[in-house]
Amino acid sequence: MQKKKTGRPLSFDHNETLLAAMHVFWAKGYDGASMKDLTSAMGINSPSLYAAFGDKHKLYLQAIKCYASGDACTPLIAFETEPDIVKAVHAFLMAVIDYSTQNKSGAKGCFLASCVSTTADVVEGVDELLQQAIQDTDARLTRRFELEKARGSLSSDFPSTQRAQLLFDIRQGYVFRARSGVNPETMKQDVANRVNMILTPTH
Amino acid sequence: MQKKKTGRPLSFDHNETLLAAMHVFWAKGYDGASMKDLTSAMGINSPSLYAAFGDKHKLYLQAIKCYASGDACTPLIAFETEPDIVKAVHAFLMAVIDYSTQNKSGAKGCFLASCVSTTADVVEGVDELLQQAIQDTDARLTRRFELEKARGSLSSDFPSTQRAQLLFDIRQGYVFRARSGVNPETMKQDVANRVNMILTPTH
DNA sequence: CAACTTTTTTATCAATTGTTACAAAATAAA
DNA sequence: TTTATTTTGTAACAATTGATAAAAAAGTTG
Repeated sequence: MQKKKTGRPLSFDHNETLLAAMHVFWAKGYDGASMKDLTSAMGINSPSLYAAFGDKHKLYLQAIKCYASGDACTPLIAFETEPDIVKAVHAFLMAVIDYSTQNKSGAKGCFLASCVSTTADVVEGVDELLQQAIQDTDARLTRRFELEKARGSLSSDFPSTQRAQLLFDIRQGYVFRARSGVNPETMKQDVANRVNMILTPTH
Repeated sequence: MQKKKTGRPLSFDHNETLLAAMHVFWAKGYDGASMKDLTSAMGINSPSLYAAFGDKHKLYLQAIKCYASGDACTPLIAFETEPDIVKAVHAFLMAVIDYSTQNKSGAKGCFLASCVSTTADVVEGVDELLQQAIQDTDARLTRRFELEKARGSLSSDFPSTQRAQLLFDIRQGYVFRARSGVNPETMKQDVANRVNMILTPTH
């Protein structure tokens, strides 16, 4: 543990600037985001950045952790909030499309899929964080399905894990299309079909 | 048209070096790939590169076109080659997994998904090429389904376009997982289930 | 062989990269 | 207010970036 000494307090919020940094990475990629881009978006100077986050690499890893652990990915929350399971899956996919096409930050796609994954082989420590994030998301989706099975709204032989992973993978497809600039309305057309497919028992 | 004058011929193959460049972009990303990385991988010096491809940006666009128009994406070929439609879909997904985890170039994921998509917003002209590639792939998958309908191996009300896009999106999920380092065997476990799901008529 | 054309090599360019000293400024505690 | 402590802003660092100029080398054509 580090001792806290007295002195001048920080003039900026740690999490707030970290999120600002994440959005820059999201939009421009790890290598594409220069320290100048980052500092100006965060509203601080380089020395402050280095004092607070270490260096660019560490800042990046912290941004990933912040995104993965927090509620930065709103579609999951929509999924877990909606009581009806059919509507929940529907809401999840619709939120994914909105989230990856009309994000307020201006960045398209998804931070993990459209930025972090690119650096998995290149930037040290990223692959582990990414795998953890995938595993966590799969688990959150699975948990909800299991809950519905216990509740009786899904048949007892419903393959929760398989369908959770399928749902997640379909998500990646939307995110990929969104990043490339595909119209959101176009993507929303067959959401209902896919919801049906995901929730239908095997035959 | 340009006049061809006599003189010393090129000491390297255009397409070969272009593919080498693509693999570097694939592995390191657009900004992450330095000209040094590129020239050494292509086996030529910078002036030769600039004479043959223009500059880094143009080289990148050419690499994308080369990948999209050519047969660089082997899973699609596996899909179109296999006569039996069930086996074809199966082969496609298996090939995607192998392709994105054990590529001979060493790069994981997929060039379009793990590199190009990241630069869609940033690098001029990429978004159009990417959308075209998606559209083309969707079309190729759809065409095969339509062919099978005409042949009678798929029911006449089979939603070819929807299922083609679904197949493509599932592909993105695998590619994303592959890039993050997920074990290929793990991914192959539920391929059969997904094949079944893709080919099953609506209910 | 000789003349011409193009490619390759070597070396270097200005600009930008990530990063950091240093001093001025600002707050907290005494 | 004074003192201590930390954060700022300015400026600059070495290294690397993408991109060329000019000379040397190599092949084609007559």
